Amino acid sequence: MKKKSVINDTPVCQIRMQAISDTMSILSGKWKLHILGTLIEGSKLGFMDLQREINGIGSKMLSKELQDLELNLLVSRTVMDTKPITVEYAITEYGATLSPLINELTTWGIEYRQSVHGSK
Amino acid sequence: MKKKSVINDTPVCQIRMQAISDTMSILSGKWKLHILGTLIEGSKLGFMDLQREINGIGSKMLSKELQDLELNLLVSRTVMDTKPITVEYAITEYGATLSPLINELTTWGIEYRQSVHGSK
DNA sequence: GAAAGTGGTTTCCCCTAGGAAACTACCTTG
DNA sequence: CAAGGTAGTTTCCTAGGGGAAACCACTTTC
Repeated sequence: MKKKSVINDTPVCQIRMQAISDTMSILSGKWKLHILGTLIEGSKLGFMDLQREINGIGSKMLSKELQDLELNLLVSRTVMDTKPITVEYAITEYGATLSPLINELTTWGIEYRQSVHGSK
Repeated sequence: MKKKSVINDTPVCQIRMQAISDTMSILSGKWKLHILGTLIEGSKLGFMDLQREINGIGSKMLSKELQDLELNLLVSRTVMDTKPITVEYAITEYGATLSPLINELTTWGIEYRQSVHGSK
């Protein structure tokens, strides 16, 4: 008789696992959280502004990640009717719901640094 | 005159960005959060137990991810002196500090599902 | 002594995430 | 008309993440 899954073999856990995968998939990649974090801090930034704010990102990646985030309604893209045409990227209301998550991520990371540093 | 970073060019933001990178790097990969989540739910599981609980993971990945997590002191590995030698994996006290983060991840993912489903 | 269970390691192979750099296109300023 | 700013796209390349399957070692059970 084969053993089977015990803990995760309940609808509740399946849903929770699914949810984790969903969230991670939406936030996947090296840059999405940095972009979101930056847009949460300083609302309304142009493409070049973002590239300047986020150290190390190339235009290809920035462009691609912004498209992903826009598709998921986390970021809005507005083309402005200015003389040299500019684009305004901003966090959406929905994107802002990620704030608590990003804060958890941040505080845990800071405490991790301290614990590693402190134990040496 | 070149423009420079405005928002992220403060020590506080540098540290926050760093922290996000740290956390994401520790939790990177397809399986780590599933492993941690499973171990938080059902403390003390054997290798095969874990593989049964986590749908789709192969032994290579499970082994590698567990080593990573052990290195970061999030998971403990104890070889038991039983007749067929068994190994007990468990969440450490430190690993348990990830609970709030994992919960945020989960609830956000669940609400995401609902919002996508509800808007159609 | 073959099967099945413990806990993994090793090999092979594929795909994609991501970087560098060049290029497009349009507008303004010197 | 060149330089520099806007906002990207395209191409080329490679390190690595991750899957499938075989393999190892050791023990108990049938």
